[in-house]
Amino acid sequence: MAEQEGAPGGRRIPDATVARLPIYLRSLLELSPQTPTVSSEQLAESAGVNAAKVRKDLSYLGSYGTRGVGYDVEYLLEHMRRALGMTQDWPVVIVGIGNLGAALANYGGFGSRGYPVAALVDADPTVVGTRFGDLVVRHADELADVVSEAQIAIGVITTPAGAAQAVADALVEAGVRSILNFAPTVIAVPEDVSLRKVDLAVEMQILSFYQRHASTSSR
Amino acid sequence: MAEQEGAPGGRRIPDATVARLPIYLRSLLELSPQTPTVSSEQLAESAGVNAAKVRKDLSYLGSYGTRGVGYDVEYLLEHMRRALGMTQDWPVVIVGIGNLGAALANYGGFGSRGYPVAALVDADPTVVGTRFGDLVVRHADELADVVSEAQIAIGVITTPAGAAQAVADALVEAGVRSILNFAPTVIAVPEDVSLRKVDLAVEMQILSFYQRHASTSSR
DNA sequence: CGGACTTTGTGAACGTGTGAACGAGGGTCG
DNA sequence: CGACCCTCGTTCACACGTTCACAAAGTCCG
Repeated sequence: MAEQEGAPGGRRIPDATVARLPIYLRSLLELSPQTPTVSSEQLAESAGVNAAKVRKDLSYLGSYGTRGVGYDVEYLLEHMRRALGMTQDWPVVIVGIGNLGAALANYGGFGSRGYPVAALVDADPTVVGTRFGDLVVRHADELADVVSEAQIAIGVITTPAGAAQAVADALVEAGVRSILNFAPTVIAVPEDVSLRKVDLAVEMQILSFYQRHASTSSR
Repeated sequence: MAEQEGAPGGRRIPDATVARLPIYLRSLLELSPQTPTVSSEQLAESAGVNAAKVRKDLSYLGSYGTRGVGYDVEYLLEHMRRALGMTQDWPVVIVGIGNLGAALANYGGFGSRGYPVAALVDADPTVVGTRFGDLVVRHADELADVVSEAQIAIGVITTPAGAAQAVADALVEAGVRSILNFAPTVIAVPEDVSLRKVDLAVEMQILSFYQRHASTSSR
């Protein structure tokens, strides 16, 4: 059990905090050139959370605030970027070039933010060879080669549900340790691989649950 | 403060449980015609969670299991569908027909699952009028009309970040009480509106955080 | 230079979610 | 018909996350 040890702060950063850091980062970027400092109150407002939570979250990164003043925006940005690993690029492979995969491949926003789409893969021979920008879709059989050639760090699965587990296995086998799954199915990965999922059908069903049981509950 | 009161069970269903119900539902559908009954152990395996958690979650819906045997798949499916509000359709409007919005509009999977895409809206005059299947993109100014005409229950926001809050406000104003936000920004809605978000950039950053601090932590 | 004011950082209380353990209920088989 | 076995449903203890409240630490102004 190694230590996580993010920054000068030292202690382990809770999952819930990690999930909020990118939100803070975005808020900071929005007010970056204008304001030199920001208070936990302002950040909380902009990120839609409680101010105490902001302070506690930031304290895990180390103490970069000045009492009576707030946080130095640039300094905080710098450390937050480092904590989130945004000082380097993380090349991404998209596996499954259907509707969604193609949309993600065309979406330019990733590359500019440190997650360049470096490879596209599909199992369908009629799709293999298609161009997207300056990428050509490669065949799924070549996945391992593609991963090592393009130095892939993150695998994005946009295949149908049936293929997802096999793709995940292949990605893990090829050495990918971070996976983002859009396929509507549960996939299993080894302990040391990070897996996040985005499941539209599930989100819809959660929404309709709350709408049906309309009451106080939100979220 | 009204009661949620889902089913015969009666007590309030925790958020964490609600978020897992769709997963169970999917697992059940997979083994539906073949197996008449399923144990909490099997369901847990298939949904990737702990068996005790499955039993506790299902007990919130009421007690549909038979000790010594397991759960009757069809019976459980029936009640779960009812709890999730899947006995009726929930028409969806997609606001913002860019890369992602168009991909979702083309994706057929929603309609067949009770969430028909009933309207498309965009603010760009060059996009308004475009056809997707038998839908024509309407102008954002007509949002309120579109919502009432098509009986919209759920709003999906796929606009750029800058427009998201205004769109959310308009949706709420038009009476939509469930919103799924894909725009990379935090949006605020009244208490009685359900809001879920899907944020690709955030997911990526969470993955790179864990990859950078590689250790035991997964997720 | 001192006192008032602001805002951080954290300790403590609370609530929610998780996982193990176990009793109770029901089926099954001799 | 009785004993055994299986699996649910619930209870309990604990880990995690959130929020409050306040002392500590720094700035600003007279």
